[in-house]
Amino acid sequence: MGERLERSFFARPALELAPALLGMRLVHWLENMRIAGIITETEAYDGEHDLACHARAGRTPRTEVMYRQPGTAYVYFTYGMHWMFNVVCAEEGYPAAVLVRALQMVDWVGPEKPRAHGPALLTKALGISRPQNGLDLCDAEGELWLEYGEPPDPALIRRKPRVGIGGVPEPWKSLEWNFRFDLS
DNA sequence: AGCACGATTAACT
DNA sequence: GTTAATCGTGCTC
Repeated sequence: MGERLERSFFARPALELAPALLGMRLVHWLENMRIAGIITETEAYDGEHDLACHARAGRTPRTEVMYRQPGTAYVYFTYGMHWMFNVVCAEEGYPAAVLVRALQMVDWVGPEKPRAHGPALLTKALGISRPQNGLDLCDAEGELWLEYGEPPDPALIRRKPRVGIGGVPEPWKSLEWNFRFDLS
């Protein structure tokens, strides 16, 4: 039911992977049911020098996952109640990741189509939380993966500064590392 | 050991 | 536009 993205797809800088993930599908196989959505918004976080990136603190118990091989899931908890899903990218040993911020749901469980237009809503809709942190998205037998989808027309991709990082200094605060497009 | 704050959201005024 | 909810993490003492 769709071809999984291979590790080579993720083995590139966050700034390249973030727009490339638009239109791809994020899939979670949960209790024999498929939950999936088309990625419509992403954000790049790149290295220890990027003061908006968690890796600015260096290698810690939380950020250790970001140093793993590309195609690893980095899932973290914030605001005392929300989970965020990221795809680790670039080369192993270099901490970079793409935050997936919004999906257009295509497969779900139950009568109501869940909302996934926000990073915390997305993880809630797909049932992603602590147990998925560190999973290999390229494991052919894995429960969580990405699939090829239809990329948007590049002219429809909008760039903006990253969301929710108001406290960080320039230039990081204003770099347009957020990518999104509107699905009709 | 204690503290400030966060890659957010929903419910207010 | 403003604010409460809620707790893990990293930093300071």
